[in-house]
Amino acid sequence: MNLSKSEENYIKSIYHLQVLTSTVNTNALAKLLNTKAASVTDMLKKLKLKKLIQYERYYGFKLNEKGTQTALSIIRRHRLWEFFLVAKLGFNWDKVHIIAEELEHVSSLDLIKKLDSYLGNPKIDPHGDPIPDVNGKLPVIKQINLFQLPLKKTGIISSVSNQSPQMLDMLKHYGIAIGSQIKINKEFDFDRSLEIKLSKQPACIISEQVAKNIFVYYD
Amino acid sequence: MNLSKSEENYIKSIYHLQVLTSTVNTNALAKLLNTKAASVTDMLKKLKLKKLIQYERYYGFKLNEKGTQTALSIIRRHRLWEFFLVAKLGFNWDKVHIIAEELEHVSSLDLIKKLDSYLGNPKIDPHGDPIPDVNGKLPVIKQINLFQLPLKKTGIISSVSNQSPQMLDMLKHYGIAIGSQIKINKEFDFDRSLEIKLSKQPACIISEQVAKNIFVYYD
DNA sequence: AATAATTTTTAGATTTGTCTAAATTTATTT
DNA sequence: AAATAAATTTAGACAAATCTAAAAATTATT
Repeated sequence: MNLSKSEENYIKSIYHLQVLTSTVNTNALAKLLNTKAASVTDMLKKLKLKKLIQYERYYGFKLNEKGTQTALSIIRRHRLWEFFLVAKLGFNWDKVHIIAEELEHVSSLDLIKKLDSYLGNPKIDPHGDPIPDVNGKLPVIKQINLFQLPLKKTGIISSVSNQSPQMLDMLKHYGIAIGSQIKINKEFDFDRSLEIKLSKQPACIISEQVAKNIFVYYD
Repeated sequence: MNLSKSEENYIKSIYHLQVLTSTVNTNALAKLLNTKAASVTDMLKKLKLKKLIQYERYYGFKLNEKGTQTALSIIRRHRLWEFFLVAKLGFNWDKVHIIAEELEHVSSLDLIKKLDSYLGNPKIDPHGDPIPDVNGKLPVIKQINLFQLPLKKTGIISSVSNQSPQMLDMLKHYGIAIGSQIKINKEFDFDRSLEIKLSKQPACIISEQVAKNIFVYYD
């Protein structure tokens, strides 16, 4: 199926809303897409005609199987490009979204297949979000506490449970960010502090209080 | 200046025609863009309004300075992406054009800057065409016939003048591709055949007929 | 130089995606 | 349950990019 950039953006946005609310409403989608409710209604008719959504007027709407697979393939492209921009071109993870919004609409299957293997079939994008595979399956990724990460094994920081300004300040100081690769060099039994190593940074030591709030992906 | 994909394609195509004919005519552009003459006229009015072309109706048209710089920046993006697709993703050079046609319209300056340095600031794309620099300057690259390449000196294959299937088949067999490094080990006076050496391949001998169609960059 | 052929442009439609303003349906209050 | 509010849809318009068919300008030919 050949979709326009606009159709792809609608599909993708419906998907993101659907994760939260199961059935989506017009105003929410309009707000997310920065457009007007009337425009949304117009597009919904078209997407229904293309059999990508379930839609009964005034009753809300949701992606059907075909629509969901379409959304996942767009999200796959988006997240692979984000990974590329950070891992290969050296962008900061907070700058890549806008560019990936454009790149995601280049729809060559061969391109994405080759990009994926060039990047080493990554499972997680720089924001810590999972990358759907070729078949539109979201990888199930174990999320564990930093203390559960085996010594010398690489994990990817997925989330931080304490988001206080003090904590964020400290994380920034250490260079700890979502998506960063992290390894534990040593655990000190005395106070349970950890010597950690982040890529492109010297090893450093963090306290138990900090470490227990950090979660990582590890398989 | 913010240009649509369509406007960019027109600018780029005018540039390519202009190299050959200096002043461009409507039908030629329509043919190249796979569209109708009437559509071209419509767009010409718009491009004139945006001060990208010189255009007097019925009298032909050409890019002005601003238009030329715009064209060169689009071509720069196109050729950098082609280089990326071949050098990093492992595409064959004859498959990358269509994909680069899409990627070239992603216009982030920062993206292209970083892509360029990631690729090592290449001067020549996989088809042997020069890549304009950040300032829209085309690098001057000497292109010589394989016979003019001094013995034991490395050249980079820039183009092949005979593109017949038979020739392409033979080139493929020898592993001769645009962008490959090539050295001449010996020229046999008897039939002017050449023993050549390509990187990652054993030396082999090619006939005069093949050699005279091969051009290389050498400085 | 008149006519024919070609090229280019205009006029008017069409498609896609958007909008405003008004109408309709559904949800919430009193 | 009537009135009010909110959400959604329709109707009609608009801009961008295209098209067909016809008109206008230029070029080539006899």
